[in-house]
Amino acid sequence: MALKHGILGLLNYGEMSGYDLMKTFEKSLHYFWHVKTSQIYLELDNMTKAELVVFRKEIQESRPNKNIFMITEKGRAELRKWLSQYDIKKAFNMKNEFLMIVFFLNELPKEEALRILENYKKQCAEEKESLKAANDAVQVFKDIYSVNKKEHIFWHLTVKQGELCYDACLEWADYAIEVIKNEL
Amino acid sequence: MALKHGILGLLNYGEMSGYDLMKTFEKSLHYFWHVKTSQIYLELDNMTKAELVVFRKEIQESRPNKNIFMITEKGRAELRKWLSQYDIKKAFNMKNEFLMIVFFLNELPKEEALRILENYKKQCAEEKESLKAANDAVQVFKDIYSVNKKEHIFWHLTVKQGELCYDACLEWADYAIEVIKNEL
DNA sequence: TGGGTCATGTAACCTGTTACATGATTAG
DNA sequence: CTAATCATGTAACAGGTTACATGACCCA
Repeated sequence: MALKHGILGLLNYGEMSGYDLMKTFEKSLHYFWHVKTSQIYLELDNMTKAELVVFRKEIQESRPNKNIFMITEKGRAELRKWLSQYDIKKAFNMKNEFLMIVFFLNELPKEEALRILENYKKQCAEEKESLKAANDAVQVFKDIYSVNKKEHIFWHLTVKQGELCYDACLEWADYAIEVIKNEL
Repeated sequence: MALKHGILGLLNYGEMSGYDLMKTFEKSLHYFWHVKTSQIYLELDNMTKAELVVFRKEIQESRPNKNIFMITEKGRAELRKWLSQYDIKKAFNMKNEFLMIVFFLNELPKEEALRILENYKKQCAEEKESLKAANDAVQVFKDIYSVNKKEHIFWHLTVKQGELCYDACLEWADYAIEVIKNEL
């Protein structure tokens, strides 16, 4: 249900169209939550029916018309409930397909295994690099939405988490490559 | 499709019943892939239809009968294909609900935010602790399945990855708690 | 004139979760 | 005697992906 709550969280900053939500997701939450466009529109539908959001039509001339969504009091209550009553154990309910690959990697020849890990390492470095863009985006959003408030503190924290995790992954990849080279 | 490939990987070590698979999942792959019992039986059904596995019935006297599953050549080919042709970018297609909570945490009072992070930290420490059991399990499986082979190298690497990641998460949690205390 | 952006959606499908259902044996 | 283990499944639902579908404007 996190998509629902992500939408509520964003609409809590201000009204937006489905398209705006999609863009904002891509710019700010993208690194820890990937969404497909079509899913946002479906979810907005469900949320409208559940009265968590309401919308009004905005007629535009040289652009397609928009549906502008706003969070309701019920939606705000749902958001707060999710934030404060989230069961932290769910956070450790992982599905990590890459680790499953590693687990069974003895089935491939040594060089193949090394290639896969080098590839992983490269991708980790790229993802870490792309977090800089996320950090910049946080800065931009801070100036737009959050001049007097302190949301940006938390936005930066999420990016920081990514950085530390990618560092750990890179360290692990180096270690793994060494182990395979020496022990296999 | 990782459940399918996880099953193929385990059956590649030797024939097993659905129940055995479930147990093995819990003991060895559990920390990076949680499965529900019912899903395994459904998946074994699909895989049988797809001829990736075959099974025979084993009549038992003082126990319910078992279906013992074996990987086929087609299944083995599918396993290798998955291992070697996996697109590493998928590994970074994350869904991290906890980070989404953090992102919107300004909506809660400071003390609530701190409570949530302390809770997260505690849980990280517990999960890290439970990796020791995973490491022990690897040792046991090594002795049973892998006396002359080197699968255990990769099994240990997956656990190592978990340890390094949890360390990073703990470090981040400490940092986050400090930031919130000082800046909020 | 062609690619990117703005803007919204539908339909089919796959994956995974939850709850339900059964029933015997064995260890403490 | 009671809880855990062995052993297998079904049905309904929720969540998410993929592919399809449309169409106008703007900039280079």
